[in-house]
This record gives sequence, C-alpha cells and structure tokens, in this order.
Amino acid sequence: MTERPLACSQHNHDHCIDDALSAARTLCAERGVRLTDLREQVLALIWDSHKPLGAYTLMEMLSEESTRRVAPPTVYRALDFLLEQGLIHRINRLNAFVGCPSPEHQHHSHFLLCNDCGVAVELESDKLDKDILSAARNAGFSVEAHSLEVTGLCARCQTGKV
Amino acid sequence: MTERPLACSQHNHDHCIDDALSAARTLCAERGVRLTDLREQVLALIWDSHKPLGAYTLMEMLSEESTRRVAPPTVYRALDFLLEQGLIHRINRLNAFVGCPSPEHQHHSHFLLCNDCGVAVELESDKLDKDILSAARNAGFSVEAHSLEVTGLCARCQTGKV
DNA sequence: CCAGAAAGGTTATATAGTAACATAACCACT
DNA sequence: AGTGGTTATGTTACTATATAACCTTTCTGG
Repeated sequence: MTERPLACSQHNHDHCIDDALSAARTLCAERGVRLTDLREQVLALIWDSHKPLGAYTLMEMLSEESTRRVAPPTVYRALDFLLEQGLIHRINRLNAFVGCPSPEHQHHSHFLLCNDCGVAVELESDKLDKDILSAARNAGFSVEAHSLEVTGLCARCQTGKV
Repeated sequence: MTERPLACSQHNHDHCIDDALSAARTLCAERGVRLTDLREQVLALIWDSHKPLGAYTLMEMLSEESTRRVAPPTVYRALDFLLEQGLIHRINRLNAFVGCPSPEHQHHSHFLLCNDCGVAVELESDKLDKDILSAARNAGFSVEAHSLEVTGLCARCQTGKV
C-alpha cells in the first residue's frame, strides 16, 4: 500500500517543530555556525505548518511577535542563512519557503504541492535523482542542481473529490 | 554518442524564429484563437534567443520598437495568452519566459538552464514524466502539472572548464 | 451598421527582493 | 576589563516583478 507522507496525515505537529528545531541546533553547532534567536524564530515560524510561507507574511508574523518593526532585509538574511544550511527550501513557484525535514544531508528540492490545502511535501527519490541526472547528461549537460515542483492534490484532499 | 540540443549548437537561428512563428500561426488558426500583432511581436522577441526573457526586459524591447510606451499589463496579457496556448514556458527560477519548440502537444515544463551562457534547453523525456508521476503517486498524490528546472553547464560552456 | 465580446491602453498599486550604510553583539586577544 | 575585528541586525531607500480596476479600441457575427 502507499504510505502517506507525514505532512498529509494526522500527526502531532508539535513534534515536527521540536524535532526540526533541535536538529537545527545540533547541525549548526556541528558546523560552527550561529543559529541566532532571530534565525531560530524564523525557522520556528516556517515550521508552524507544512505550508510554504512568503517572506512578507513571515515579516508580519515577526513584527507581531516582537513590538519592533521588522524590515525586509532582516527576514531575507535569516532566510538566506537557513537556505545555506539546508534547513529550509525555497519553492520558486510560490516565492515561498518551507522547512526541510532532513537537513542533515544536502539534497535537491523536490516537492509535491497541494493546490487545495497548500501543503508542501518533500519528495525524496534516489531513482528520480538518477533519472534526472541521466536525462540531463544525455543532452550534454553537466548538472549542478535541480528542483522539481509537482502540483496536484494531496492524499487527504483527494478524498471525496473524484 | 550524446546529441547536443539545437539551442547549444551552431545553427541558423532565423529558422528557429520562423518555424516558431509559423507553427504558432497554424496552431492558433486551428484553435480559433487570435494571434494578434502584439502577441506575435512578443513571441518573436522571446524567440530572439534561446535565453529566457523577463517581462520587463520584454517591455523595454517593445517600447523601443514602437514609439508608444508599453505598460506592464500589456506585456503580461500577451504572455498569459502565449502561456495558455503552450507557445512559451515560464521559468520560475528566473521569473522569465522562453519559447516552446513543440507547442503542438501539451507537456510539462522541464528545462536545463546554463549558468554560464543562460541558454534554456527543453528536456523532453517520457521516461522522466512517468518516473515523476509514479514517485508522486507513491506518496498518494494526484498530479496536475510538474516543472523541473535543472541548472548547470550546457555542452558548449563546459568545454575548457573542466 | 450595430451590439457584444475580446484585446489593448492607462493609472495606480500590490508584492517580492536588494543595495548601502549605520549600529549592535560577539569573540579573541591582550 | 579594554580593544579591535568579525558577524549579525537595524534602517532607509530603492529596484524588480506582477496585478487590479477601469476605460477605449478593435474585431466579429448578426
């Protein structure tokens, strides 16, 4: 049987956030980079759901949380850091950012995006990676990175919509 | 041996433009939609190279060609039409648009993007399509569309850069 | 020719992202 | 603790991308 991705199933989401944050702390410590309060706050907000969050939405959330006004560069710098460390991914199609559930190994950005509920599910498949690589090589291309964005309906949103 | 995509090889580019425009005219006639002067002009400008073109660059080019000032909505409406008809693709990563070499059949947007010369080569592979579909289905997803953007170096730009 | 539809023009504005420079926090060394 | 370099954040202004709303023109079918 097919196994639903966690994000599309009932789950205690607090675990997602907690796990993501502690994984991030560990990783940053190992790498000798600083997961500052701001960066951690941004990461937590992004992990608030499995739905991609735009930089400006994030900015408003930060402003609300902290009395002080937060300007775009503040948010983008935090996002850049998190992207560099592989703690979040960017969804180009949506100009938005979503948490990475497995930041400990570098990987490409492959997502299933539900048009109905907005959830973003990361798709990890070695086979797909290889296929993309070989298709590109056949065209004489040397690959640096790739991103795949699949839109459709997640398992949960399909039920009762046939 | 690997066969280079046309866009990365020496070729008489006038043929690309002419072919694209006549294919577009035929298709639009068949479909009973109007390829107006403006839309054709935009399509021709996009086909001016194999490199994705931003909407505002396009706008400047149009303004230069026509004495009158061209405003954003004009460009975006033409682009929307061309996208709907499958005559161009949008490269999300670049916020830019590139001509589709085979608009007669609907297909997903899969591109190889050269970081050096900026060329965008369309990658068509039934195998890849199937693999993406089955990977998504395994996660319980029903697929509507997908886009793949691979970055790297095209065949031509690799030579002498090992 | 006329009415309705489609396309394009115009103005204003929303949304996304960056440049440049000032200030503050952190850290290593004395 | 004091100092100086580095990293992070604050602040202002701006560039780039995209759309809303409304009006005018052009096309098309009766």
